[in-house]
Amino acid sequence: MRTSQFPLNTVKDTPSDAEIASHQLMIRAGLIRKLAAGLYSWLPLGLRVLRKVEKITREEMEKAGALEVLMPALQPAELWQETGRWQHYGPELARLKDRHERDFCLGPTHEEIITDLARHELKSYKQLPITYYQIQTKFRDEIRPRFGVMRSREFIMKDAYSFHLTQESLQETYDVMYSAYNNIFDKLGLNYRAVIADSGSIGGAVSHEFHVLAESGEDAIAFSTGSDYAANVESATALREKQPLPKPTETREKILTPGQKTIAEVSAFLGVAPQKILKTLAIMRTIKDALGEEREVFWLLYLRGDHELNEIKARKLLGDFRFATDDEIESHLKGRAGYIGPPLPESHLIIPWLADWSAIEMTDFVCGANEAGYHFKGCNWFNDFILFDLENFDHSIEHLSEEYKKDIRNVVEGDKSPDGKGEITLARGIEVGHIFQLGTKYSEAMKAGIINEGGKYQTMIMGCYGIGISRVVAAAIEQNHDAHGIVWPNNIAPFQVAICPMNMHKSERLKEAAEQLYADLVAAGFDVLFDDRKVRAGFMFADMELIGIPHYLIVGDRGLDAGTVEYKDRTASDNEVIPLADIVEFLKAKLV
RNA sequence: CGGAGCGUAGCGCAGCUUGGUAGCGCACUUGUCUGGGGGACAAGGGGUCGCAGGUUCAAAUCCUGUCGUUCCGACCA
Repeated sequence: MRTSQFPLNTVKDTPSDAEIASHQLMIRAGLIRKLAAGLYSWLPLGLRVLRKVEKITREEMEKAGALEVLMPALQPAELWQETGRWQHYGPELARLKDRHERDFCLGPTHEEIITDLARHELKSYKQLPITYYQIQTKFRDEIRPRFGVMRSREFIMKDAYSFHLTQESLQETYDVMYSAYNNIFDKLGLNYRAVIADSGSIGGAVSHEFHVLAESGEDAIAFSTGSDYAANVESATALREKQPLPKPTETREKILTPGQKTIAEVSAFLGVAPQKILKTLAIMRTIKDALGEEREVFWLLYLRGDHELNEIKARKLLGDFRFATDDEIESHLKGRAGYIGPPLPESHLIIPWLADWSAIEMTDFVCGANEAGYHFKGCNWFNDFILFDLENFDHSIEHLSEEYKKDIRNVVEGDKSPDGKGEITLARGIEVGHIFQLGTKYSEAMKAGIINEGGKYQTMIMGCYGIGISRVVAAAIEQNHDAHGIVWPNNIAPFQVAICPMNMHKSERLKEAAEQLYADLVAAGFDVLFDDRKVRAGFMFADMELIGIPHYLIVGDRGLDAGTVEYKDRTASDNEVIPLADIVEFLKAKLV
């Protein structure tokens, strides 16, 4: 391709609404243009990248035995009503009516559609297992679209769905997909991690996310230094070591802590490490009473001061809850927000509670005194507070019912890996893929079954496997860029090689040499961008670096006298001089 | 949905406080010079100042409404 016929549309100014590097660079390099909030057009240069990501994905899906289909983006409400998601999905489902006032939505995902397809097309166990996939535009009416195509309202996704008779068969396909995903991200040339994930609202048991590692990632992921354990922080756990607890040595003492409300403030004020301060959270938990009526109950959660509550874990144990308001804290605990702690026996307050196990193992700790401006220090659970664990006759923390000590916190750097090998470290990741074992959630609701070997009707078991194609492009940039622009991995660069002739319009023999080089490289099968614009060298280099071409060749009169061209790697600071005759072989070696 | 900004040339912005001829940089067009890291000079084209209403002799500027958009929060494959 020649730049004279392939406008680069690069811009010098950074758009004011682009916060992260990939968004800024995608605009600056002329990959995308914004149409409206969360809606982007792909320019020719950007589309070349997108297509390469699609191509790699498609190749690996085919290798994994998946069959490509294409399902409508516009979907009838009836199918969504069958699974109940028409009601449950919330406002991010883009709903609309047709001219006959019938309800439709723009598909954010295609479980309903594929399940409908499968129940009509699959009749016999002999057709199973089977995996369908598509590369389709999805819609999600995000509350706040941002970061360019990273979180947009319309995006391109590869989604695959598998159908099975048995859990074993699902596991087999899941494993095939797991390795297909590894192959895809390997080929894309990205630094990524497969992590154990929470399966979220889609449902199902086993689930892995694939994250591209990048500082700006929206997700925190935890992985072990000593094993291949990796999990989203939402579901990462730490090893709970059984070790003898230190005996209490202090007695409770009330101390004045005016204006010190947060853990950080109390820690600094008293000169006590956050690990020695109890964090007490007050929530209103929604429960169903004996009559099946829903009501809210005041509840306390205890965490170590340096730990954060993991709401997903807590909700799994407690169901739905919200944080209590200051007024609710005062009325239930007779305490003041910012100074709350476990109630003393003499308060005669019976308040249900749950602690993170690490909080229960604290001794001689600091906590709020349930009185504005005061904390306690030297606290110990059984010495000072009512734990109302009636079965626990010897009143020891070790024998406290497990019901009270659960895992409800986020892991932190330095925690022991749950497999006992190594320690947890944290990194930021961009979720670009997610695979689930769905089970029968959709097939049951939609009566998608087949006749099994025994001649009996059986509901199919499903798996689903997604890759955010357009997000991958942004993630690749987020991970691979420098001060000059994008640094594309070889396999997804819009062009592999750029030819930059110096003052070509002034030298006929240079023009001939550059044209010949271009013809040779194209013939050798490279994606080549020939910069035949009449622009100055600096301008040309700046453009090539901004759009991230990984390899470029500088053709000048100087080198031509010696029969050479200069080669520059996008990431290298110096040029290499290569004999013109060797250049095809040289590049082949670089691009394998 | 709550809070806070911003809408002026294709892009980035100034002008608004204190009402009176529509401005700057980049980009674009033409020419001359220049020619290995976004070059210089000269000339030029391009605007319903988001939209509607109001105040005024006069509104980009003041007032009201409205639409769009961005950021923070809540929410979320």
